[in-house]
Amino acid sequence: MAKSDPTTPRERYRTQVRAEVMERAWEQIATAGASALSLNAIAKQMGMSGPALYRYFANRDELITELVREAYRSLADTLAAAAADGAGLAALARTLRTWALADPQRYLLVYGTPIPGYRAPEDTTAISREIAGTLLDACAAALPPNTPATPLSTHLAAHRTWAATHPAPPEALALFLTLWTRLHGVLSLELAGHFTGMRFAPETLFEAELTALLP
Amino acid sequence: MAKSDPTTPRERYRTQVRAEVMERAWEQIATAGASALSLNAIAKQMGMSGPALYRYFANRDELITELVREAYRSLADTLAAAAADGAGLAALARTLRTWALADPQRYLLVYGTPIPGYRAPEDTTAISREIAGTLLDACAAALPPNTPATPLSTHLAAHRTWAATHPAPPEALALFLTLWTRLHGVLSLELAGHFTGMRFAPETLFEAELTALLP
DNA sequence: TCACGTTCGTTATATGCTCTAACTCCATCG
DNA sequence: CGATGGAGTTAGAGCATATAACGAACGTGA
Repeated sequence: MAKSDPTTPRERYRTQVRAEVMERAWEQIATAGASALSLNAIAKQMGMSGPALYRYFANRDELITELVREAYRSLADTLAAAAADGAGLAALARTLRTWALADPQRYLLVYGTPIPGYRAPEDTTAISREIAGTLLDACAAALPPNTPATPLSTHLAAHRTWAATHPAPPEALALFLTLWTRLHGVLSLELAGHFTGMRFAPETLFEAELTALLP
Repeated sequence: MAKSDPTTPRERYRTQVRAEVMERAWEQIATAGASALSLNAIAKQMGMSGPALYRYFANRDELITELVREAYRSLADTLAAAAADGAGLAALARTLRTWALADPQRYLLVYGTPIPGYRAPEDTTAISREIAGTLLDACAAALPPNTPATPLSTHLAAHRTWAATHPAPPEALALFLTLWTRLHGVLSLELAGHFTGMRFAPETLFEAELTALLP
């Protein structure tokens, strides 16, 4: 894309190596999960010796943080692109599902079981808010007029610091939270393999949740 | 409870050591997550040297499997006890939430991100079906008469091998799946800390999901 | 053109983990 | 009472993260 940055050759080499490391890391994560990610194995795959990678990532956690950041960024961009294409709330939801199924471990890296004690850096929460913003816009647009207040929406009207800057009404916040948690419920159980024993199509359940929420 | 089994003293000692190992394992998991569980650290805590524990567990995976089994067993018993006390579907759902909040890592060990390649042993899936059975009973009982068929319920009518032995109608199966995924959606995001930034009460969302599903 | 300093990659090392092997010791059982 | 088998030990292989110290390559500036 940007072919001539004012960067030195060394910097460009550096970012390229970092990119290759992350690429291999994604492969490892896709096949063995995030907990099995090994800097050493990546280095050997790249023909380098183990400690060399510590020039590029301070430690294993920083690499994982970078992967989380990339995953968040990818999801935020995917949803934003769909929204820019005029996708409504249902289309955004299906975009989310497609994104999750394309790389289950990437979804689980972001929304799965966290490592206790791991503190997400500030900018990833910013991207998370960006994702929520895109969905919130669609929720506000999809909200039928004269939607009645519910206990949840009145509670959120009093606790909306997380959406303080967003002009959506409390009922849209309630719709967003409900949609988010329901989609995540289906997706996470599906990706975790908890449906594999029972031979039904998770997509049917996903669509049922959509039509239940967006009549 | 059963104070005089026809077991040898050696066997009783063995089961007692196993129990203590698992107790320490739960402590470790609660504070550092399942991926940080260390047989070595447990052995040192118990005043033994590392390899001693391999007399009691073939390997780390077997210990984790045993923990998963115990967690499943605990949940199944808790729900069964509540159901035996006459708890309806809403009460069972709240029982599930209480159980999950009592030990978040225990819930996530069972329903969180799985380790790719890990194959759950047969009897844990049996307990899982037992849990589903308890909830299915309550779903069948809570189902309003003349509940209309939906695309989901008709799909499940044709794909109900997982509930082949259960007499619940397809609409009850649909209710079960919907309830399960919605509750899991709220619980898993709450336990994973994805709500901590936004200062609202997850319980309100949980209750909203309950009233939306059980009018 | 050439010397200098930054950066990169190496090996060596400390530490911790899982897990196997070989050995000792003691309780239990016939 | 003695043989057996289970329990615990240390030693060690193999792999991981991570640091330290060293050598080589590279780009820059005189």
